[in-house]
Amino acid sequence: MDSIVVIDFETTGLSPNQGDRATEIAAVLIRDGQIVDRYQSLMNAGVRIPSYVEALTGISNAMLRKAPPIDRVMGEVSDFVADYPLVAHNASFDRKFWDAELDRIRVKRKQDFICSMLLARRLLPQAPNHQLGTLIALAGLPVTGRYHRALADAEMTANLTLYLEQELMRRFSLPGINHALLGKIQKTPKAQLKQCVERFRHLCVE
DNA sequence: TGCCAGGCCCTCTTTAGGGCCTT
Repeated sequence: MDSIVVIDFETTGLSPNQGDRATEIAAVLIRDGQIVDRYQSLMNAGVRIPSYVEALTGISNAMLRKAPPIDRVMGEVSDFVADYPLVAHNASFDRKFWDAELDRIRVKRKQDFICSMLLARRLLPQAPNHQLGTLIALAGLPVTGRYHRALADAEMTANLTLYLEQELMRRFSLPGINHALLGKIQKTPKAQLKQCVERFRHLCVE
């Protein structure tokens, strides 16, 4: 099983195109089916967090005033992530901010994103919804901290991803999981999941 | 002036609309 990094951003809003900025990031390195390293930091981009987002995340403007500058944090987390494949829950959101913040420090993304929400929609269609908290409860996984804080969400997304990998291995009798297989599955219509796994079974090794 | 995300996915679809999910 190869290494992957799960990331989670907290931000001032939903869209970097509308001026929203990152306020916190966490990155969790998974190797051989276990979390082996973590990075987490608040970051100060010199912008205000709207009060409703402060209430949502528990990250206040006072906390950001004491946080390190965003350029330094993004440089550090970019080094931590290196060229490992990235995972996030609803990855289209984190990818937008990852690309926008790296662009500001003139760093280019080196890898693709895998989305745990798209995988869960395919592998856990019976879930009442596919919010992170619902899936953690459904899978019986531990709540590792406050939801909407970066490290807790990244750790829970990491545990969910490992759970989904186990589910995939069990359901299709796979000897192991390769991130390239996850990348194929997240884009495959539910009805064609079996054919997709069989087509790319050769990617999986013990 | 008023508005302001966007990618994915389902369906009463594909010349579209609307819900989900992330902060």
